[in-house]
Amino acid sequence: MYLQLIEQVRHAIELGALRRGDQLPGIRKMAEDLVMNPNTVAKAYREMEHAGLVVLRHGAGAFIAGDQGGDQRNIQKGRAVVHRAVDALRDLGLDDGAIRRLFESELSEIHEEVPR
Amino acid sequence: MYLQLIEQVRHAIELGALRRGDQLPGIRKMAEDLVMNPNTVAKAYREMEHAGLVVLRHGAGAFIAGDQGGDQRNIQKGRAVVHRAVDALRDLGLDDGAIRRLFESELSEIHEEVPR
Amino acid sequence: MYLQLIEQVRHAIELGALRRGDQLPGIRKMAEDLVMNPNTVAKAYREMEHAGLVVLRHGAGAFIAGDQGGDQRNIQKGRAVVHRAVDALRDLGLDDGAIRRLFESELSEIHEEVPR
Amino acid sequence: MYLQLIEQVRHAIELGALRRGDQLPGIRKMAEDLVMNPNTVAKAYREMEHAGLVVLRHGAGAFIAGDQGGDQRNIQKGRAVVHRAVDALRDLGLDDGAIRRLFESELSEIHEEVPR
DNA sequence: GTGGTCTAGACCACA
DNA sequence: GTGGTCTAGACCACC
Repeated sequence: MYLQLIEQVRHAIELGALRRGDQLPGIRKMAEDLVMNPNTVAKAYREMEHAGLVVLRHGAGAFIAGDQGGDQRNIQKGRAVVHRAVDALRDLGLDDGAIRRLFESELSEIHEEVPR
Repeated sequence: MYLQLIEQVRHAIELGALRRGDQLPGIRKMAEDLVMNPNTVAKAYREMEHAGLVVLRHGAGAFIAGDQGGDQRNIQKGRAVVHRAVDALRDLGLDDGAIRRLFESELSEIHEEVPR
Repeated sequence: MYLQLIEQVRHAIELGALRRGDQLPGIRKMAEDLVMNPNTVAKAYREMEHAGLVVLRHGAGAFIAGDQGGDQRNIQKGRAVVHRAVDALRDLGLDDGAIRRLFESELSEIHEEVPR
Repeated sequence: MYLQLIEQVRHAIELGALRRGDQLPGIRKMAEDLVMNPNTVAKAYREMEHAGLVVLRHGAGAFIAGDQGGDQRNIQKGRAVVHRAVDALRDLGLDDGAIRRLFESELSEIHEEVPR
């Protein structure tokens, strides 16, 4: 669960929805919103700080630290690509489980360029 | 990890790589091939039997039970769609983490058809 | 408390009492020995892994990973220096609190070379 | 942090830098000087009064109460001992962390005189 | 109010 | 039996 939270924040940063300096909701509020235990959120925050995604200021709150959101344009383009692909897959009658399996299998493939 | 194994088998069935009646490798062999603990494989087999994917015949082995792989043609089409999409995403410079995040975010979206 | 535990392990590695590959007591055993909560020990172990001091192998245990114990001879010499200094301080009638204060004050001093 | 402040005052008294009757800076000024929150300073003052180090006179300020700084000569000698020891340790290439660990380990040792 | 640590005890994945 | 995660609730330091 704490990994999911981290991924969501990372995603939001990539999309530009969260920017450097933005304040995250406090641990307790976040925990309440996501219906999880504050300690779990705290662990996610700690790991995000460790990863340099976020800065935790004692008594003040949690703030986005990231500079790395440089490819936002490509991310937006990627979003469109993904949207079209998923639409097409759903039109083929595939459910979310099948779609996920197709993607995971594609991503875990060893993709070697065919030498000529 | 046992969940990943289940997903792989489910995927292989969808692709037609595994068909009704095919025999799965024994627990020990599978465990050795995938470098995991036999207990973990055993748990996956148990869950797959519970899900009706597989029939465990005591002393004989594990056999594919499924009939549900009906959309194999569409699955194959989907595979091509996914392959093209992932290629495009990698060309945009996105790493696997970012691609996964885009897909998960797309799949978990509430997709409402705009009524007209 | 988890910081103290980390310092102790670090110290033991420096002294050569713990070497690369040595297995640490399990989380629960350590917690029992030190009369603390297993979660606290777990946090210390996690941080030590993060710091590269230790490798945690799921289901197997915690193992010393460090290569950095190169200055062991100097550490041993330092141990002697410290021992003599503390002896002298105690002979002066100073208690542990006063000794600690003297050291902390010395360590936190800005030590600039006097330019000539 | 408030504990550190207390230790510093105690140390200053031992060194003779602060004597009976001397007035401490006000809470706000102290807080500003040390870049900490006034509440934290206030707590330190309260604890110091509780420990008999200081007398808080309402509306007038905080004054050193202590008589206990009797061993000032020995403290000064100890200061020299510590200075030489730390110099030697730094020459051995040990960083502050390692030095601290050596001292703490020495101080927490059970020091039994060998009876003859 | 914020983050940070500690306790207590549960369940899971893995060997 | 190991480490890993989650829950629940306490107290502290700091703003």
